[in-house]
Amino acid sequence: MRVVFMGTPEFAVPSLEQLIKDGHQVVGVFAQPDKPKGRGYKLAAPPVKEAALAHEIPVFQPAKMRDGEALGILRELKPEVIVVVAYGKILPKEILELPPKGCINVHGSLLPKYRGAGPIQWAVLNGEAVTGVTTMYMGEGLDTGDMILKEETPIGENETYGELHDRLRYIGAHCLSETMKLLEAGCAPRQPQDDTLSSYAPMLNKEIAKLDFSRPAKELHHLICGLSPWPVAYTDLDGTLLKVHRAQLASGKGKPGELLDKKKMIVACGEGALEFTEVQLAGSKRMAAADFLRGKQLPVGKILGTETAK
RNA sequence: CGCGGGAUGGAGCAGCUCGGUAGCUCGUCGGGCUCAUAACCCGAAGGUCGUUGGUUCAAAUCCAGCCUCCGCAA
Repeated sequence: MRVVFMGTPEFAVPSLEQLIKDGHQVVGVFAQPDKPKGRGYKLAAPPVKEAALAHEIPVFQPAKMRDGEALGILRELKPEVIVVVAYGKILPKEILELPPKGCINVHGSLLPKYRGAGPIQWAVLNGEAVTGVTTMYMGEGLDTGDMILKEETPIGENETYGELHDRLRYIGAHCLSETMKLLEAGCAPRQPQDDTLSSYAPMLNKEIAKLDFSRPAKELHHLICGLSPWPVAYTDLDGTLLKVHRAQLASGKGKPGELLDKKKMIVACGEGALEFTEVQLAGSKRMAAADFLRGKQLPVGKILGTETAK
């Protein structure tokens, strides 16, 4: 089919490449404008743009979708269908109604749960056992359109957001591939979402990333998994920022934040204890907790998170 | 020129302020001891101290450039 693809981050790349692989005619790709990133504020191109350029597909990066310019471009491209994957912009009604076969979206959750920008993170943060991807026809509301296909996958015990994200983007690509077949054959299902079962997954902010050891270990474990590799749960060690990339549940009792072992980073929580397995001190790189302890001997009984590090 | 920290045997760190013998906690290898352990004891191997140049009798240490890793910020 003749298709225009809209997407920005890494998550969308496999879907774009799947469309190309499946022989669809991708006549244009929309991505968010390049933005200054990283140390030194260098301008960085979004991953989808890189991928599109590698396949010599024209890339468009309008700052606004509502000023008519994007609509003009799309009229010329004449797509039968527009595929949107993590584009990061709201499409106006005129664009949604432009392609004859509609606009479809790949979303990183089992809708109607976790509508919004952070579905994968929130599924992990809430300790869900199962999540997945959903394809849908785009409506005017946020991730409220009629559903086409779903694919489920279990979330591992210690699986991080990053790992789940990497798996889900390929599952998403596969689900999209199947959806496109149905769409092309004209027999794609259309199942409305049950709004009473819906939930909203907003983008993460850093405020939830601070570890509060008075909370149960289980909750903190979900927090650590859900926030890795970004923004990463943190606490402090003698006033220095200490990020916790990975952890697992452990046994032990003590005051919240107290270290319980000399050879492992086992920290007492409000309920149960947590063993940090991969940490990172400000300015240093991330490393296994065992490595960290070789150069930094921490006395048993030391309390973490007492000072306010930022 | 957004702010800042780091690079030292296989790993993680100290030493640099006040230049001159390479240190610590581990790992590895050999030996010993123990019913036993991430146990303990003895011994050994292994480092152009990121790179280039400068200052000096002498640079891991002082100075300048470069490469690279990272925290904040966005």
